[in-house]
Amino acid sequence: MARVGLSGMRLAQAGAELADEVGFDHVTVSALARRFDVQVASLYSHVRNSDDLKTRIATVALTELADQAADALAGRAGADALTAMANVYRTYAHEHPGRYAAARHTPPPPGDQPAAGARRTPAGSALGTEYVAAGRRHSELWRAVLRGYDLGEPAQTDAVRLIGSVVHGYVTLELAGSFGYSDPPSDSSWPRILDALDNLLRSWS
Amino acid sequence: MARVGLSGMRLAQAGAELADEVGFDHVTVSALARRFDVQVASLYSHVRNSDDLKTRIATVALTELADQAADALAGRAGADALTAMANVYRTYAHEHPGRYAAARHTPPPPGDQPAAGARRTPAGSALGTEYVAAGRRHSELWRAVLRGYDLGEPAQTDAVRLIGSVVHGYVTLELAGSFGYSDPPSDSSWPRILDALDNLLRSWS
DNA sequence: CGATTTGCCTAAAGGCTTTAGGCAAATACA
DNA sequence: TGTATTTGCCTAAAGCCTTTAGGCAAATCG
Repeated sequence: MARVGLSGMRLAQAGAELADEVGFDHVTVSALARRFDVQVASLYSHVRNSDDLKTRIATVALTELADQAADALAGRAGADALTAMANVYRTYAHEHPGRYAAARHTPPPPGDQPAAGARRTPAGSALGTEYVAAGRRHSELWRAVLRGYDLGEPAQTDAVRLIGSVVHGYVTLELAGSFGYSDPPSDSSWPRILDALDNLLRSWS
Repeated sequence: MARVGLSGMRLAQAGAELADEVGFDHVTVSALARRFDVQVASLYSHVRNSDDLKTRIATVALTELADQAADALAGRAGADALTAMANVYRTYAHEHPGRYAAARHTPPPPGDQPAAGARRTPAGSALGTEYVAAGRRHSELWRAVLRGYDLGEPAQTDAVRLIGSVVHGYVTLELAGSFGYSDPPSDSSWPRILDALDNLLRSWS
């Protein structure tokens, strides 16, 4: 009975890969166990339950995405920064649809998660925290982009929400195939929309 | 053994209600059978499988939403029409989160659905079609809104995609609680964003 | 009123989740 | 290096969901 070397971290990582292959909502504790060639119950020493696993995968995705965004933003400002950051999201979603879907997975309120009282329960106490922290990083990065547009409050918050909505909405609809029924291809609308968004931000009253 | 009077239509309707109560991805054939106080297997005479049920619910939601949007659009134009239509979406999503989530459920490609060869299989052949038709209605309605802004092609398609992305993205993020971490409340960003969008459309180059 | 349709039922197989309890590999420590 | 503790992975088992097969009786149609 050799040990495979499981851990919360490895499971989240492997779960992210699995998500990209079969789709996020086909990610299951069983499927992941199969992938490690291990009994299902073994995973429950590292992961609290199915939703915990999904939240971990979400955190992995959100963190990766923030890392890439931070890289892309280095040395850029204004429209340049805006399109770079937006493209990071879109490209990531296209290359890792499962992970991107995972990033949208909101963990249930703490009350719904069973308390960590069992014999050997995985850490996870800081899990929701970690997820929230990754989310906060994203909005900080968007705020950094907006620094190039000179907006006060509450305009800046409004703008962050607008850009976030556009990028998230576009990518989601595009991935769902909603843009496939009309011409031109969605590839060509995207840069024009970013351009329009840049104009809008520059003249935000 | 009295008959309850099931049908694909009633199941979709009841499924929509159930979705609003327990969340779309907790909608299950079993839960629906329970609600009708009927054996689970009975539902399979009216619904091909779990995903078929979900697609039917999605179609109900998409159709309701299009109906409401069409009503709201009557007699309105320009910014007035834009905010009215956008508000229909947002209000619907807030009042019927389960249905709204359902509307985002993309049915799998026809090949994945088992063929209708069994003894007594529910109709459903026109199901994906009905879903697509409802989707098309939505984009037609958005195009009607844009008639007030005098855009040519491909600008009009770009604009439809932009507005759709903003509305869908905003509502999704708002419902997921993503806007709950910063001030001001998302209620107050919404009208300002619609206003900005109106400006953008009026000056679309 | 008899024949046909069809709504709902019982039975059964298979998959995913989760808990309980146990053995042995890994690690820590004397 | 030998012993003690931790802990990784296992077997067993219960519960819920999905889906198919086949059957009886209520509804409907001539």
